[in-house]
This record gives sequence, structure tokens and C-alpha cells, in this order.
Amino acid sequence: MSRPVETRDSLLEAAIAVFSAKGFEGGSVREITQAAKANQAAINYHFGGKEGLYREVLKASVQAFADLSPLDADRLADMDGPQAVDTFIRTQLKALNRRDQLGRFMRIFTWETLTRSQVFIDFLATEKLPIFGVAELVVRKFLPADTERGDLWIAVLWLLSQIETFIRPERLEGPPFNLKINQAFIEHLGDRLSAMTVAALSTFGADQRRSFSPASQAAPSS
Amino acid sequence: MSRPVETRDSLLEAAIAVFSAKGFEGGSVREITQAAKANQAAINYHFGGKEGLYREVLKASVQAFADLSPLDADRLADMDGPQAVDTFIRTQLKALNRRDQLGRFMRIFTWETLTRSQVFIDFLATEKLPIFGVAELVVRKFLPADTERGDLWIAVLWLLSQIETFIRPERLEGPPFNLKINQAFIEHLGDRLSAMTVAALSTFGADQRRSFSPASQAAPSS
DNA sequence: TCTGAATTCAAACGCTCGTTTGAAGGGATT
DNA sequence: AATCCCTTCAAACGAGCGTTTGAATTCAGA
Repeated sequence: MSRPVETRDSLLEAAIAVFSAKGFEGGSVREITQAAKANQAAINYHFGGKEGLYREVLKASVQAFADLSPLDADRLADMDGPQAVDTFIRTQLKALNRRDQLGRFMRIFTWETLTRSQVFIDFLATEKLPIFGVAELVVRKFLPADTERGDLWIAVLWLLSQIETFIRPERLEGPPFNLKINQAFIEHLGDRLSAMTVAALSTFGADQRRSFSPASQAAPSS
Repeated sequence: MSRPVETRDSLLEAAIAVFSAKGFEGGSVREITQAAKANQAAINYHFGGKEGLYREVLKASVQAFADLSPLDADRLADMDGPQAVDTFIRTQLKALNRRDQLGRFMRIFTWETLTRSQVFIDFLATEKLPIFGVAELVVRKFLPADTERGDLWIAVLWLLSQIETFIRPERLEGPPFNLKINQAFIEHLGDRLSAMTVAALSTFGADQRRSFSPASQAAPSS
């Protein structure tokens, strides 16, 4: 093999860029192979098809998240709730704005929130997304220890969604918003989201009468 | 003209169903015409093409929202902040779960938050979405009167997004969530979202030091 | 040097997409 | 009855999609 790894790797990299920008269905193999300067048939040869390539993209993205995210269990352990939320929100907001590898993973994840591909469904069923674990660590700082499984998932999913409204904030520059999106605005947005999220999560501990208990449901991490 | 209205109307109705389920790009004219028992060329004849049809769908959806939503300016005027939020959240959650006309409009809107079609961009630029106005009325009950335009939009968009995480809550039934989605869960979800949203919006009034003021920006409704 | 497997390549296949075409219906007006 | 316009229809067009094909290329190991 001369340099078989290079074609495979550049296909992967191009696929991450394309899929994060256009989703699984929206991204075409022609666009990917063109960006990777490879032949169209290369995807089928190396990955067995578009779906196989996407599977590898998901794996690589999860790995990138684990490597690049400044949010790991160790660092979170030393923070209190508001600190953890603030770091969580700002990390994602920055990644989205920088369009780096971490941002790409988050964008793919966002696509899958709306149009869930079969590949992703299978992926979810077998591998655990690390961002779920991180989010769970954050919300657990606010939730009582005996929180029901349903409430825990609500909090986790809710936290993960907080940033998604402002994905591609450049959209706010057009009508009818007409906002100036600059560094100062992003910073301020982080302030606002962070404060709102802390306040919202704090409601879980405040009112135990509302706890949901449909019986026999274990906690997510178990 | 024998019954020209019927074909046009059934095309519109079918298009609302299809576009709300699959988005603008995902919905095909073949699927729509088949559901409407019409010829494929009918869309081009009556609407000038797929885009023209979608434009009419957006218009009809806005109208449906105005007619069907129990949230109008008059009713909101008599409510305090928490009441308004609670009604807002529950109205949307119910609509999403019932899959009625109101839910379809919301789903189309949700699609456009991620993949914004040119038709929708143009639509936004010319017509004001009534749901924006409703959301603004709700958040204004929490925000100081002199809130900056940027903060007002952040609050409005944030409020609108609160429900979107739980669009198609039946997804939570699969891995890795494995939750039982029934009426009781939806009710409880409404409780949680309502409480979280009230708490989050309340942070706007609490800390004025954080107010964003990049100079010379008027309020959204002006 | 020869062999054989791994990799690349241009071309084509079968499919779905939105749209166009031109003929065929079918009441209303003359 | 003849004309007109509005509407419907089956069929086809051209483009893009993911995938397949089979030959050409490359290169390590015998």
C-alpha cells in the first residue's frame, strides 16, 4: 500500500466538514470526494458506502470531543453548579463560533436532533455519547441525589439544547433581527445563557412536590 | 372553472402535512400530489412551483396560528409572567403532541431554525411571524421596560426554543433514553419546562449590570 | 523480474428529484 | 354548434443522487 491512509483520512476530514455543514442527507458523496481530491468510488471502497463513512465520522467526532473538550469529569468535579454551567455554555458557544473540530461535532449532533438518521440511531444504541455524560455531571450539581430518571433526562436534554438556538448566530444579522454579531455580543450571550441556565436548573431542587415518579425507572448512568 | 379550488386546497393541505413532517427540502412534489390525489403538474400550475407552494404554506400556517392559538394579546394582557409562560409552554407542548394544524406550523418553524430555506428567509423579511409577537409579549412581563434590543431578541428566541428539544417526544422512548412517553409524562414535562422558563426569564430583571448595550439599537417591536 | 493483492480511476447504471410539454377534458360565452 | 379559456393529465426532460463496474495503476514480497 502506497499511501492508502491518506485518501481515507482526507475523506474522513472532508466528510466531517460537509456533514457538519449540511447534515447526513444534505451532504453528497460527490462534494466530499471533491473536497478530499479523491475519486467518487473511494468512499465505497474505504467505507463501504455513504452510511459507513458517516459511521466513522460519528466515531471520529466522539473521539475529537473527548480529546479537545476542556470539559472532563476531573475538571468538573472541582466546580460548583454555576461554575460548571458557565464553563459548559461558554465552551460550546466558543466552539460554535470558531468552527473548529469541536464545533463540527456539535453541529452534527444538532442536525441529528431534528432529522435523525438511521446510522445515528444505531450509533446511539451502541455507543454512549460523551457529551451526555458531561451534561449529566453538570445537571447533577443541581438535582437532588434521588432525582427520578425521567427528570434527569429532561434536565440533561434541556441543558444540551440551550445552545442550539444560537447555532450559527450570524443568522441574527438578517431580518427581522438585524443584530450586530461580534465578539462582544457572543460574550454577552454567554452571560445571559449562563445565568438563565443556572436559574432554570435550580428549580429542580426547589420544588419536590413536582417530582415525577411513574415508578420503576432507574437513573441514566446506571 | 369547475372546481379549481378543490385541487388547490387539497394540495395546500397535503403540503402542510408533508413539509411539517419532512421539511421543505425533504418533502417531494410527488409525495404531495399523491397525497392530494392530484397530478404532478398541478403544483406548477397552481403555485408556479415547489417554492411558490411552500410560500403559500407559510402564509396559511401563519393564518392558522392566528386563528387557532389560544394565545392572543388580549388574553395575555390579563396574565402575570408565570401564568403567561405556563400557558405559552403548555399550548405548544399540547400542539406538538396532538399533531394538529397548530403543531404543523410549529414543526415547519422548527425545521427552519436549522435549515433555513430561501423562501423562509424572504418570508421573514417581509411578513412578521405572529409567534414572535406572542413570545415578545410573554418575555416583556419579565424584562425591564428599558431592556436593550439585543437582550429582547435573546429572550424571545430563547423562549421560542424551549419547546423544540422535546419536539417529537416519542424519540425519548428509544435508546439511550428509554422513557415511557404518556400523557402523565407530557404533563410533567410541561411543569418542568414552565418552572425552568420562569426562573430563567426572571434573571433578566435581577442583574442590570449585565445589560448589553452596543449602542443605538431600538426595541424589536418598533 | 514476476506475481498478485491493494488502490485508484473514468464511466456508467438505476433511481428520485423539480419542472416542462403538449394534448385532452370541460364548462361558459358567443 | 363553435369558440374560448381554465384545468387536468400522462409522459418525458435534465440534473443530481449513491453505487457499481471493470480496467488501469501501484507496489510489496517471492
